[in-house]
Amino acid sequence: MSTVSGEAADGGRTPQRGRPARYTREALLDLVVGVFNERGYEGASMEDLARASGLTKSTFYHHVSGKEELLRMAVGRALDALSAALDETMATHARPIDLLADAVRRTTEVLLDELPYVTLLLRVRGNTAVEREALARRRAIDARLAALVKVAAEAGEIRADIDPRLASRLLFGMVNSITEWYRPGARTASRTSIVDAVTGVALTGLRTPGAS
Amino acid sequence: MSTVSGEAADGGRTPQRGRPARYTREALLDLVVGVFNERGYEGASMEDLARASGLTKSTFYHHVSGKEELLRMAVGRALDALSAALDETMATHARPIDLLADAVRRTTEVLLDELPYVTLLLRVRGNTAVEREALARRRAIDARLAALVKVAAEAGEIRADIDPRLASRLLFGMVNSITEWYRPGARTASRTSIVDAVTGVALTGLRTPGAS
DNA sequence: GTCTATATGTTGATAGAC
DNA sequence: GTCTATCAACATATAGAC
Repeated sequence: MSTVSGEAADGGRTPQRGRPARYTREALLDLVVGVFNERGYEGASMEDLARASGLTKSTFYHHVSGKEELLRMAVGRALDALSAALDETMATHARPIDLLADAVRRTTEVLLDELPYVTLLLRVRGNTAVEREALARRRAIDARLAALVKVAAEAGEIRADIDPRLASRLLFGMVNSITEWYRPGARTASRTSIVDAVTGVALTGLRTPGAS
Repeated sequence: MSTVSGEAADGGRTPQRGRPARYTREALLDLVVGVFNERGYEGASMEDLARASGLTKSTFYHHVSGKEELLRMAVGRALDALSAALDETMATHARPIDLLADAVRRTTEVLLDELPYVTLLLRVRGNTAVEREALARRRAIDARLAALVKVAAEAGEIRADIDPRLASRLLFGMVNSITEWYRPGARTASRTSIVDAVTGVALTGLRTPGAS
């Protein structure tokens, strides 16, 4: 169970006119999100999604309720992961600057581990109810992150010459921008080196320490 | 001339069934790009664009050749501005670290001054020929910026523990992320404070200098 | 320059045979 | 579970009257 095409209990007599196409719902969602990210949510048609899964459009509809529901599942997964990461950070009860660094690290890790889902989430515009709901949840997470920056600023642990809200936007804008280029498997930077680089640049900047 | 509805040389006898709608081509493009950014390029229909301009769909088509051509003009404007800013930076012949700081500053300024156009550019996916051409031009600009970072790294002026390509992506990812939230006129950070903050965070980081 | 009307294709979604 | 066939809605784009 939880597979898409069932167990062929009739002993193979079934015509199977298309490709076998036996996906778990998770594998199917992975595939769908891949197409969403390639062509954009609006630019991807149900026909595109069906073809990518090796099914006809009708068969595809037999398994999924519709395009919007697919989006809801996908962005929900991203939001849950980001939310959980932030919960874990808060549970450490560390000093403000360390809380912030931990949030940056964990958010970056979620982004790398759930890359297609977070990528899709970050591109949501707000045309439909599903999208607006996702934006609202995302704003709530951003607000929690901004609060972390604010606390660190009030503790004097980050520079006072930049507004905490602006600092938060730049910081997590940098983190989120990873979705623009990171492709796992490609010969780019490793997960660890990215996490270290983000945290490093965020806290101490690019310039060589001590250089003029 | 260069207006959209002409000079009404008949002395006002024209029926004018819709809204007056007298735009320069630039004002019309501004309006179009606004809708593109609100709904997404794929999500915005010609009907949407026409309605936003106060014209019927047909009248709108009388003035513009089609949706894709509107996109070409819009992203072309963004690409030209970014390219020109980078040319200006190179013409200063400064030290590597100062070249880099200047590129960050000028790129940020273009982003703020041409916000809707650059925002649209940064969201281009690559579904059509126009989009792929824009992506190619954008990649060329990114490569020039990455080269600046590399030179600064080789001169020992930025930290050696981060791969220059990764540093470049994080740095300009942070810069580009401004399009996600900046809204001129809203009571957010001013142009100057944003430019200063970006340059500051990029080079020296968020952490308070000298703090543990 | 603007309109109404329409041509033509594509989209999300369903009906019903096998 | 899979297919072919089809629908209603909406898309881009054009024709032609005023």
